[in-house]
Amino acid sequence: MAVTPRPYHHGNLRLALLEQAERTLADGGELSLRELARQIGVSHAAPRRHFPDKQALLDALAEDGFERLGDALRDALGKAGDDFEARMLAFARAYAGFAVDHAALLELMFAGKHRPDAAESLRQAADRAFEASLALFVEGQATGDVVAGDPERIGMVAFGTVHGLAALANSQMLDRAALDDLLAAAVERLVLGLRPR
Amino acid sequence: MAVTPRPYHHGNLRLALLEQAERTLADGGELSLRELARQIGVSHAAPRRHFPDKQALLDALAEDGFERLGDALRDALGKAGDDFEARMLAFARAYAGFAVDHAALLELMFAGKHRPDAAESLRQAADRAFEASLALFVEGQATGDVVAGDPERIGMVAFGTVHGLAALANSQMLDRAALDDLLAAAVERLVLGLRPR
DNA sequence: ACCTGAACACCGTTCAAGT
DNA sequence: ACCTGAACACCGTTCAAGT
Repeated sequence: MAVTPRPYHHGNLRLALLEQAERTLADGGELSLRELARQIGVSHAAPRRHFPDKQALLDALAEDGFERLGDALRDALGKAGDDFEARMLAFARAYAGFAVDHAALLELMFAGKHRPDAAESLRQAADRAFEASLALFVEGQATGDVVAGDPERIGMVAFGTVHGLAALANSQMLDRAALDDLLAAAVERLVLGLRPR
Repeated sequence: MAVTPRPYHHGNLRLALLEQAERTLADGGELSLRELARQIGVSHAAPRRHFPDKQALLDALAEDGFERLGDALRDALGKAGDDFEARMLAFARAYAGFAVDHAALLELMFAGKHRPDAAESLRQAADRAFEASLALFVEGQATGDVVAGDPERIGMVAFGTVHGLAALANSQMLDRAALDDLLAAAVERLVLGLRPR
């Protein structure tokens, strides 16, 4: 049972750090660079080779989060059939599901502190996630379910509504059951409000 | 120009801590208990007599924030006249204005981490702020501007929509001008969606 | 190129002691 | 009752040095 000495080189420390960080985040723990290094088995200064500072690691986590959020949204819409309200609801549920299941990660993604000087890749990942919802309204206008107008504006209102309800749920102002109910109510009202008249 | 020695007793350390904390928050700084104590001129352990730990100070700030938010909402609605859409817009602008002007404080208020075991007074302050929006929909139902149904559900949807757009603005996904424009669009759609048919 | 280990300047929290 | 000062166990960041 001798402790096998760790090799000097760690296989892929960058990836190991990101994975360990996501695990810690999912477990509701605080992110400490030193603690991550400890769990992986490298010195506390080793992460510096891969992330110049803590914010760089947080940005990488956020970027990955936006990619996964975009995937989840596209996946949900891909399975949602043709009815506009059904597609809106699928979008809302997918967004809120991600938000509730990855509350700490979502907070990082929207932290905003690291936005003025954020990496271009992070900005792009966020835009790509948002585009998944944008497409929904372009479709809706084509099928006559949605009034004319800048789809980006309309999309942002819908995105904001769902984001807001998810944020309230993550703030414990709503329980999960109430969230699902309110999402349905919000979607119903949004669909009515967006219909051409 | 001799430095006048500080008296042993500080007049009202609790209040001084809260005020200094709000100032720091408004300036975009990080909150450090030790730094607050330093700025006020007491030892780093002195705050402990008034706040058992850092979270207790954060909770007190959040509670004060909810009270001021409620005041701002009630004030805006008091000045808003009778038209339902105008009142909705006044509410939305007042909420978003507070959110943008006190971004760091809002984050504290909705942190949620400190909610499961939060003080009852904090919960009540949050509820009271929310009630300011609730009243709007009870009115709307009385005047026939809003469909029947649980006003708390309807209120939460509206609250969530405005909260979400403000959160996106604070995440730098929207600039201030776009926020105001989107609030108006969201309110217009909400009002249409809520109308009895 | 990648990592270590010591060092620096911070934290929040605790506690015996002072007045 | 209210505050101090030293102590403890942490942080993130830096840097000379090792391989």
